[in-house]
Amino acid sequence: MSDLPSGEIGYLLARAGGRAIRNLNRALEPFGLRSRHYTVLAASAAHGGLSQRELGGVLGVDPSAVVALVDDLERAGLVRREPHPDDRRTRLVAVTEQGATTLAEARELAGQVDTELLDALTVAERQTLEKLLRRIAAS
Amino acid sequence: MSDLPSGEIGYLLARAGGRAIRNLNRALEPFGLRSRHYTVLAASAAHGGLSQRELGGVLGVDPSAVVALVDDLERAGLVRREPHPDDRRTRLVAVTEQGATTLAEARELAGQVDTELLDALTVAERQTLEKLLRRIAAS
DNA sequence: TATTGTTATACTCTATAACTATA
DNA sequence: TATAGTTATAGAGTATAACAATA
Repeated sequence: MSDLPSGEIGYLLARAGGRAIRNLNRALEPFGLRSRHYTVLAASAAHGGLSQRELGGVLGVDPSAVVALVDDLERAGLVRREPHPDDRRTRLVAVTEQGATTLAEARELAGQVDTELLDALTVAERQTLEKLLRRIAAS
Repeated sequence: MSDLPSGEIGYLLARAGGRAIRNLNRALEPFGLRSRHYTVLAASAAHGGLSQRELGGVLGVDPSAVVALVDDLERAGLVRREPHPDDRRTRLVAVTEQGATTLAEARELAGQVDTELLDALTVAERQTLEKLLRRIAAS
């Protein structure tokens, strides 16, 4: 039926996912950011003051990688590292005003990139896809 | 509703795809192969004698990477590089008997890995997912 | 001139181990 | 003892440019 190997869905997921992040990376180039910066920025804004460890957990990114990503974002003035009130080891990542502005613009682009990627699907199908992917992610 | 950034479907695709290939890599470890070797082997078997350039095209892998993957597979005795009858530049990748045997075993594992990954979905939902992913891939 | 395979190279991503300061 | 952040490092994946042989 197909010329793809067994384990086909995994293969299709990997290819589509790869395309998605490449497209997003290209779209974010004007900001000097890559897709992982965007996810860190977005998660920080959504949760409001996560520790770096928590960020890594939420995003599935290794803590050592989070350090570098937050370094970049902080250097760009998009986030600040703030002390944790009770634990002097942990540092909370807070989005700056500039970070919020940039995030809004980047979010717009990310939405467009997704729309392009899913061009072949109807809106209902995109919702179905998202629902199925969330179920996989949760398992 | 969710704490994931816009561009969410792309993000979900990338995460699920990453999990899929990591799982497959782990499953293929006993063979000394990684997921990309598996896809090259499977595509070579399915099409029967593709050139390396064609393999790269079908799989979305850079030609220079195909060289290294075929090197590995050839060293392991799973494929042979054969001359193209009409064009002395191109080399056709043929699966050996041992390669076919290994492929069958690996395909079994790949199927199991997919099944595990999609554990949370019904069979009908998996088919829906596959159909949607193929539509994306084709676009 | 263009194309196939190849080599070299560089950059990103991922993962691990080890260190520090705190808990 | 254990945990958060950090640094260093190594391996895999991805991408580009350049070259030789051939078309």
